[in-house]
Amino acid sequence: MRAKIADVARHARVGAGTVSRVLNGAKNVSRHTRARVLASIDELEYVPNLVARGLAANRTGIIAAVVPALGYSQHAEVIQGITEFLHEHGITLMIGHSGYDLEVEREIISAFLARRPDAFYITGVDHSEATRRILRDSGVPVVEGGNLTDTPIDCVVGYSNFEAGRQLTHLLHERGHRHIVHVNNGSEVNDRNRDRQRGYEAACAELKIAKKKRVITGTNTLDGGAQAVAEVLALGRPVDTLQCGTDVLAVGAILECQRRGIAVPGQLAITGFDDLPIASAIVPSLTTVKIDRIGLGRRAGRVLLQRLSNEVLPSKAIDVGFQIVERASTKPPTGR
Amino acid sequence: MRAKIADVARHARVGAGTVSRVLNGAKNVSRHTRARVLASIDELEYVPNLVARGLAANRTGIIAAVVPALGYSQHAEVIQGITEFLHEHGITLMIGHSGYDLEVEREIISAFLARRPDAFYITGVDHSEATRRILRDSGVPVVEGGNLTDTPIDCVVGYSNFEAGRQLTHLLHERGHRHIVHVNNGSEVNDRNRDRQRGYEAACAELKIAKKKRVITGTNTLDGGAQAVAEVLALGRPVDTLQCGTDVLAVGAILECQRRGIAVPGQLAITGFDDLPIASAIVPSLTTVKIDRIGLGRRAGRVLLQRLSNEVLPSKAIDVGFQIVERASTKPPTGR
DNA sequence: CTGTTAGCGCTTTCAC
DNA sequence: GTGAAAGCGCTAACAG
Repeated sequence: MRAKIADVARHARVGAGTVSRVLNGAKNVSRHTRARVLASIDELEYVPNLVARGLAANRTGIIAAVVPALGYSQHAEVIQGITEFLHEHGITLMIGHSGYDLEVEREIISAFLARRPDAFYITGVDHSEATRRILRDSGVPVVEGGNLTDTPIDCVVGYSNFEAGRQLTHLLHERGHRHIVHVNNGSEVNDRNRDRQRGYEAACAELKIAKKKRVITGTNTLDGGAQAVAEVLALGRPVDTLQCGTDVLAVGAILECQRRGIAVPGQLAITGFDDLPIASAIVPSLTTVKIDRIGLGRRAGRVLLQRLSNEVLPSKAIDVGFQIVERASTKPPTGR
Repeated sequence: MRAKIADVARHARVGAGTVSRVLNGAKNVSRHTRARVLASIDELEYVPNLVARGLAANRTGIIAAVVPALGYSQHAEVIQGITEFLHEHGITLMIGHSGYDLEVEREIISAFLARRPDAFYITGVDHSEATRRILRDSGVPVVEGGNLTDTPIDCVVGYSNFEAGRQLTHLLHERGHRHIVHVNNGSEVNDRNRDRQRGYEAACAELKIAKKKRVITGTNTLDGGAQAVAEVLALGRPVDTLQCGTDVLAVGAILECQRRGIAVPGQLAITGFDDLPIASAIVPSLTTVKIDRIGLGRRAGRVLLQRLSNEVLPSKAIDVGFQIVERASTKPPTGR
């Protein structure tokens, strides 16, 4: 049988409360007593039962995280950043994935709530009204992540997908591209991709370019990117640039161009989003938008911790920014 | 204040025990009583506190998972498979990552133990002696995953990395390749990669081929793969095939060959391991070993569940197999 | 079938 | 500074 706090108390000839105080680093314990207790803990190989502590203290030391999917490294990296940071503070992560389905998301959050997490991390800023209500009613701190919004449930750590999309389009325009088509991943609609597209559309409006069909919807796979190339070719009008909503689509498009003998960027420039490792390695290297996801995760972890200790946040929204990385896939179109 | 079980009991005019029985689906509750209790639960919007249940029942409904890193989709997919399966059974996953460090792994496991998980999932079959002891002493079921071993801590769900490496080398030999160099990822040594290499070495011995330096060590990145190509070129002796320990290395090698104008597979055949999406999309498409990771995860989930309910396992080791996928990157060497 | 009761192992007043 | 005792919300034995 595992040692419990009463065993330690008896062994150290103190009360259970004192052991608890030592465990939790309370100040009002004499040096001497503390030493005796610590020695007993050591000798009995006592490990506190965090479940019992959670019940008694009404604080579990667990944070719940909900992501759309773990298979995509973007989300996995954010989670990695969060756990890295929180582990140092004795907090554990409970994890679930929604498969990009807001209804499933709500279900998971409800289920998690029964486990009394101290806080929530949720990917994205779009959630069902029911989700928002449940979360608000629970009174648990919530950090949304990966995008920005003026109306967070509680607070948000992310970057502006809208601005990233918009600035990228402007950059392409500056570099001489005029016929830009945006490739969206329709199968997994989410606020991040939607905002990237809106940014593109805003830029188009500002620049007064491209009036015809400018958006193609594909699945967020390499094959989806390949199909986007086929679709663009079938449009029967000049297109010099494919602004893809993700690196996966962009890489798929580049590989398809390779197969079809279309020169990139000579005949078609291509951009992505995420800066996956492959983006800098592929030939031609891919112009894309880089986000420090692990950093975002660590930042979210810090905010989570601040919310736990009721610290006042300087702001409801923390912008971790993004960086446009210009590479070979968008060298100015040669020829005409 | 949230409703608690006593509130429900009062509201339904029954005892707390009865509510608990209804909650846990015990059979010995009359239809009528059950209905009344359910109605009260509904009306009071009662949600059981699983922390309290965990303490009382000595069963938390939480399973702890430890992976080396989440950023690599292989591990993330296994986790996804496990959670998918376990979520249907009301079990939640607690997650941590060790960064391929066995000492960190031990630390995490110790920390997790304090939260009284009902079981552990651990990546790999190599763990420190301390880890094995702690886990054994705790009496918690443990499922190791992603490889096979004769001496699991408790039980294991995986596939034979050794056999995969061995069979791949044999296949290459059958296809006419004679000068095969293995590229290992030395920076993140682990049992999976080690066994793949051993399989290759075993095959070489069986086939009596390649006596000189046959193994290159790189970091498991695209760049590592590129460097392996450079290293092989510098060897100054004929090498017709690069058998890479991971798809990441292999893709890096293919891209480097593209840059250097080395024909793949004409001058150099290349193989990978994992069958990432890029493997079938890259030009030339990559011969590799495919593992159904989500399936592995779901299988591990099932085993975890069986161990929880003290079901007798048919075997300590479950082999989910692998599949060699032959693609363009290993078409028989032309020319000489 | 159902109510009552005694814990699960810890934290947290409250006196001393 | 420290001990005693009352819960935290639930389950599980035990009567009835």
